[in-house]
Amino acid sequence: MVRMISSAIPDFAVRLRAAGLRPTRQRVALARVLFEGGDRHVTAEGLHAEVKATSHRVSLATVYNTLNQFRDAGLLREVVVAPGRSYFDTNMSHHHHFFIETDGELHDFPSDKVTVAGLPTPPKGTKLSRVDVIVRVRR
Amino acid sequence: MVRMISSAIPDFAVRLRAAGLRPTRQRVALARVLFEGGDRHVTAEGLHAEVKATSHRVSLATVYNTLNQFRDAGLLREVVVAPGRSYFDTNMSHHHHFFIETDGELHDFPSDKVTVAGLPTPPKGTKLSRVDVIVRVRR
DNA sequence: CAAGCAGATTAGAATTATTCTAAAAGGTGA
DNA sequence: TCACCTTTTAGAATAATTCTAATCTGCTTG
Repeated sequence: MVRMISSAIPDFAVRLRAAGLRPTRQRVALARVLFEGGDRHVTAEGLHAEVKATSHRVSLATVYNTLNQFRDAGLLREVVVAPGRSYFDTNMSHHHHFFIETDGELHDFPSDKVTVAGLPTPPKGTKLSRVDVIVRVRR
Repeated sequence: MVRMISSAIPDFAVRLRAAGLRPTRQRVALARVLFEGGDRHVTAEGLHAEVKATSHRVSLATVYNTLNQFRDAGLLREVVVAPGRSYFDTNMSHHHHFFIETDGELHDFPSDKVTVAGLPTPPKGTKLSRVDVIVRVRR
């Protein structure tokens, strides 16, 4: 019998290897939580709690290591909007953020319609890395 | 003899009282470092080192307390651009930031010329707090 | 498909930034 | 000056993150 390979089921091992990362059990478990389903924002603690709920044992240190590796590999983007904690965003397309200061929630919004005009030129000897627009709101 | 009161010498005690803060020795010493001279960006540790260099003894805890109080009183603005540490900006006019990621330096740029158009409306039940534009560059 | 090795994981200690605590000191109105 | 309430302080505590050193595991090779 021929086995059906559904392209609808994302193969995280392949995806990790493509990013130059060995597909270990914990990295695959974390990738599953992060990348199946839509775009998300996680903190290290939050992701750790979530992966534990899937009955995979992953240490908090590994969650931190993995988040940093995923970010370095271009699978995640780190977002710093509040003192003390980092958020990691699975949406790698060009976009900006709403930050609800009163409850620490972060939401994407597409940059399609957003225009930032009149920015000064970067200081000499520097090259542009990216432009972040953070819309801070309160409840 | 009539004493001359020069308006060119900023009276930090008065300024603090106007902001609802008692002008204690350490608050005045910190205000002097922060507000005499042009706009600046400081971290708690950096400010602590600077004030010690003026031969005033101010504990690190007081530096933290004071930065938070000054921020709450509208004398400073907190800027969060990098994980782990907060910057405090003495420039309270409307402006944005360059952040030189490679060496952690922060620079203002005026928002006169900058236009941010096409922002989506804030989520229901929230009101706009402010819009930050951070231009990240690397050496 | 066993062996070996480089890379990954882990628990717990360490580090860093910041806040808290409780006691001592200081600013201020009467 | 006194009394009172606020501030300051040293050091302990907390929170987020990184480090360490030992153990484990993918993966390549024979």
